Amino acid sequence: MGNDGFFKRVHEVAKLVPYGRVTSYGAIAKYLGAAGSARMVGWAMNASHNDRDVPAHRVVNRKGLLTGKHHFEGTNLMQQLLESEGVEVVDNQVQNFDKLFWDPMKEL
DNA sequence: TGAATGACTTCGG
DNA sequence: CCCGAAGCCATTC
Repeated sequence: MGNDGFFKRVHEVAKLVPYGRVTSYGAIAKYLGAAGSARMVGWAMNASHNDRDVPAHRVVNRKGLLTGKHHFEGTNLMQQLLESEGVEVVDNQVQNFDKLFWDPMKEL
Protein backbone atom coordinates (compact mmCIF):
# COMPACT_ATOMS: atom_id res chain seq x y z
CA MET A 1 0.00 0.00 0.00
CA GLY A 2 2.66 2.53 -0.86
CA ASN A 3 0.23 4.19 -3.19
CA ASP A 4 -1.03 6.69 -0.61
CA GLY A 5 -0.60 9.73 -2.84
CA PHE A 6 -4.29 10.35 -3.21
CA PHE A 7 -5.02 9.72 0.46
CA LYS A 8 -2.08 11.92 1.42
CA ARG A 9 -3.45 14.80 -0.64
CA VAL A 10 -6.90 14.37 0.84
CA HIS A 11 -5.38 14.42 4.31
CA GLU A 12 -3.38 17.52 3.45
CA VAL A 13 -6.48 19.40 2.34
CA ALA A 14 -8.45 18.17 5.35
CA LYS A 15 -5.71 19.50 7.62
CA LEU A 16 -5.99 22.87 5.88
CA VAL A 17 -9.66 23.21 6.83
CA PRO A 18 -9.77 26.13 9.30
CA TYR A 19 -10.94 25.65 12.87
CA GLY A 20 -14.69 25.81 13.18
CA ARG A 21 -15.19 25.42 9.44
CA VAL A 22 -16.35 22.48 7.34
CA THR A 23 -16.06 21.31 3.76
CA SER A 24 -17.52 18.62 1.55
CA TYR A 25 -16.14 15.51 -0.05
CA GLY A 26 -16.94 16.80 -3.51
CA ALA A 27 -15.10 20.07 -2.88
CA ILE A 28 -11.96 18.21 -1.85
CA ALA A 29 -12.27 15.81 -4.75
CA LYS A 30 -12.65 18.65 -7.20
CA TYR A 31 -9.74 20.54 -5.69
CA LEU A 32 -7.57 17.46 -6.14
CA GLY A 33 -8.69 17.16 -9.74
CA ALA A 34 -10.50 13.96 -8.85
CA ALA A 35 -13.96 15.41 -9.33
CA GLY A 36 -16.46 12.58 -9.59
CA SER A 37 -14.45 10.52 -7.14
CA ALA A 38 -16.05 12.06 -4.08
CA ARG A 39 -16.58 8.51 -2.81
CA MET A 40 -12.86 7.98 -2.88
CA VAL A 41 -12.44 11.03 -0.67
CA GLY A 42 -14.67 9.28 1.82
CA TRP A 43 -12.59 6.16 1.37
CA ALA A 44 -9.49 8.22 1.95
CA MET A 45 -11.00 9.50 5.16
CA ASN A 46 -11.53 5.91 6.17
CA ALA A 47 -7.79 5.56 5.81
CA SER A 48 -7.30 8.81 7.70
CA HIS A 49 -7.24 6.71 10.85
CA ASN A 50 -3.60 6.35 9.96
CA ASP A 51 -3.11 10.09 10.45
CA ARG A 52 -4.86 11.20 13.59
CA ASP A 53 -4.06 14.81 12.69
CA VAL A 54 -6.69 14.65 9.98
CA PRO A 55 -9.85 16.43 11.15
CA ALA A 56 -12.21 14.07 9.35
CA HIS A 57 -15.06 15.45 11.41
CA ARG A 58 -14.79 18.70 9.42
CA VAL A 59 -15.65 16.85 6.24
CA VAL A 60 -19.33 16.31 5.58
CA ASN A 61 -21.47 15.71 2.54
CA ARG A 62 -22.77 18.50 0.34
CA LYS A 63 -25.84 18.96 2.54
CA GLY A 64 -23.75 19.47 5.65
CA LEU A 65 -24.97 16.12 6.92
CA LEU A 66 -22.67 14.09 9.17
CA THR A 67 -22.94 10.99 7.03
CA GLY A 68 -19.72 9.52 8.37
CA LYS A 69 -20.44 9.90 12.04
CA HIS A 70 -20.90 6.16 12.37
CA HIS A 71 -17.28 5.68 11.39
CA PHE A 72 -16.16 7.55 14.49
CA GLU A 73 -15.96 6.08 17.92
CA GLY A 74 -19.25 5.99 19.73
CA THR A 75 -22.30 7.46 18.09
CA ASN A 76 -21.88 11.20 18.48
CA LEU A 77 -18.15 11.81 18.70
CA MET A 78 -18.09 13.58 15.36
CA GLN A 79 -20.88 15.92 16.42
CA GLN A 80 -19.19 16.62 19.73
CA LEU A 81 -15.92 17.43 17.99
CA LEU A 82 -17.69 19.91 15.74
CA GLU A 83 -19.64 21.45 18.60
CA SER A 84 -16.42 21.78 20.57
CA GLU A 85 -15.20 23.93 17.69
CA GLY A 86 -18.27 26.12 17.81
CA VAL A 87 -20.07 24.39 14.96
CA GLU A 88 -23.73 23.95 15.76
CA VAL A 89 -25.04 20.54 14.78
CA VAL A 90 -28.68 19.53 14.88
CA ASP A 91 -30.03 16.18 13.75
CA ASN A 92 -26.66 15.18 12.28
CA GLN A 93 -26.73 18.32 10.19
CA VAL A 94 -24.41 21.33 10.36
CA GLN A 95 -26.31 24.57 10.97
CA ASN A 96 -25.30 27.62 8.94
CA PHE A 97 -23.57 25.16 6.66
CA ASP A 98 -23.56 27.68 3.82
CA LYS A 99 -21.62 30.11 6.03
CA LEU A 100 -19.30 27.57 7.62
CA PHE A 101 -18.60 25.90 4.31
CA TRP A 102 -14.95 26.17 3.35
CA ASP A 103 -14.26 25.72 -0.35
CA PRO A 104 -10.58 24.87 -1.00
CA MET A 105 -11.03 25.96 -4.60
CA LYS A 106 -11.92 29.52 -3.57
CA GLU A 107 -10.07 29.82 -0.28
CA LEU A 108 -6.85 28.48 -1.71
C1' DT B 1 -12.40 -11.32 -14.37
C1' DG B 2 -16.44 -9.85 -12.36
C1' DA B 3 -19.74 -8.55 -8.87
C1' DA B 4 -20.59 -6.05 -4.67
C1' DT B 5 -19.72 -2.00 -1.67
C1' DG B 6 -19.56 2.80 -0.10
C1' DA B 7 -17.71 8.72 4.93
C1' DC B 8 -20.87 11.10 -2.60
C1' DT B 9 -23.05 13.86 -6.34
C1' DT B 10 -26.11 15.12 -9.85
C1' DC B 11 -30.39 15.01 -12.31
C1' DG B 12 -35.41 14.55 -13.17
C1' DG B 13 -39.96 14.64 -11.08
C1' DC C 1 -36.45 20.89 -0.41
C1' DC C 2 -37.55 15.84 -0.61
C1' DC C 3 -37.36 11.36 -3.22
C1' DG C 4 -35.84 7.84 -6.45
C1' DA C 5 -32.61 6.48 -9.88
C1' DA C 6 -28.26 6.66 -12.18
C1' DG C 7 -23.33 7.73 -12.47
C1' DC C 8 -18.55 7.19 -10.59
C1' DC C 9 -14.38 4.91 -9.23
C1' DA C 10 -11.01 2.71 -5.93
C1' DT C 11 -11.12 -1.22 -3.04
C1' DT C 12 -12.45 -5.88 -1.59
C1' DC C 13 -13.91 -10.56 -2.12
